[in-house]
Amino acid sequence: MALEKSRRERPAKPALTRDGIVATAVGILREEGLRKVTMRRLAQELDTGAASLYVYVRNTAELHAAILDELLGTIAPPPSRGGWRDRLERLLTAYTAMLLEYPGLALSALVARPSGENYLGLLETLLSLLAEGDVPPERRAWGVDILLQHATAIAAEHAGEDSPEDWDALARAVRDADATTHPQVAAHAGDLLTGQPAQRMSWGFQVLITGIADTAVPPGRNPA
Amino acid sequence: MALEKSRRERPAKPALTRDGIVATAVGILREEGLRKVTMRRLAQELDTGAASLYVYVRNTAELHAAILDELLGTIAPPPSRGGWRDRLERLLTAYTAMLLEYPGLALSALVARPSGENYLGLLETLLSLLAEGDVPPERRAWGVDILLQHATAIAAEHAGEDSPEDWDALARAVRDADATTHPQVAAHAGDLLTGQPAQRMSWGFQVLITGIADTAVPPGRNPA
DNA sequence: ACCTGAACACCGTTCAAGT
DNA sequence: ACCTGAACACCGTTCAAGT
Repeated sequence: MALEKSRRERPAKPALTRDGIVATAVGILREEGLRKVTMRRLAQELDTGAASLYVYVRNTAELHAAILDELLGTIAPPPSRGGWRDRLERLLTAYTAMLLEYPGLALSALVARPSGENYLGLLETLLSLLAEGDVPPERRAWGVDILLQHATAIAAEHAGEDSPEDWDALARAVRDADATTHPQVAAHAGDLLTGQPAQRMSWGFQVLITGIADTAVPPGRNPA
Repeated sequence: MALEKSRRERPAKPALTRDGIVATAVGILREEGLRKVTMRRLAQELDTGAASLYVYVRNTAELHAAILDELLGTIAPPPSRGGWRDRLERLLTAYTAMLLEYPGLALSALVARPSGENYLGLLETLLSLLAEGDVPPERRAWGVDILLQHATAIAAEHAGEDSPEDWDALARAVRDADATTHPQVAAHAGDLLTGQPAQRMSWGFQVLITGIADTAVPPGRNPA
């Protein structure tokens, strides 16, 4: 009887597995945001105690990295036609767009890089595109690092957007900048504050791609 | 008598001010790191209750932004001799080095930009340097944004370095990458993982500066 | 080996009540 | 207006004890 009652309340408590934990975490993320993806909340969802999760996950940072790798698997691969620069920009845009859906995640990605299968696949694709563009080999690895870091930082910047008081404060400070003490800020106030986010993002990727293609890496980097 | 006793225990409780709060916060930051700079800990240091701080500071994010602006004042100005690229790179390096002393702060800077006097001064100097380099005006504002974001992201990446398990995991994943499924990752494993941090940082700034100088912004950005 | 409850050591923020 | 104590609603992580 007790059994029947518990059957009706919950669809049979599934065994804990790392994959199940991560999948449940992604679910909470999608519905309630990263802030709610806590060990305690997750345990509650899985009908267990928070302590039990530590058998499968080292800590919160590792959990977040696992979530990110999971979501990396949802990024559409870049089109196979078109120039390498364009395809590279599209892939980076897709990566950024995914992170922008869950901005807190970008902060985690900056601090604790994922290392799962999907992340490795993303590295592979990025390196291939740079190779296709005849970017010298030494610049590809460092270039991928910069590209991903930039894309991640763009998304991370939106992590605090629930309460944009600080951006308002910056906008006010820039607008009210004294043209005598801060002539450059005053002169550029318009461009500092405006611009379609998509245009700025696109320009940023182009800046990086051009810079990577045109800037030599210092010699003797890898003494071993 | 009670008065004398309290005199001996504490050097007269100073009146609360916003500046005093921020100064005390910087002190805790320097001695114990950003994680200890909490409203409660700060209140304890100031011999009051956490609730009292909310008269002077909107929330924790704003407090962190104020701390950062304070520290921005400690960055040495760039040398007045030398090429603009070199001076620009030095200033950005100094900014990054400061953030690297308190890596958690870089994360805050990414999310909640400061808007104080020192931040405005930094913007002013960066814009001037780009102007000196004859970077077209429209690219200066967006360029400064990218440069600061990149420098901040570099520092933010080190915020989790107390427990570098995730980096170890990434290093292992890259080293063990299957050369059949991930040929590019396998081929570039060395450069993906190595390189003097200072060299990578310098190269990154050069990439950005070159890219900014050589990449046109889209037309009609600012319809108003 | 896996799972648990309870405990430890904290958080940010709000609010009624005081001065 | 400023300050406070207490409360509300949470956290991550560890650990002894169970199975």
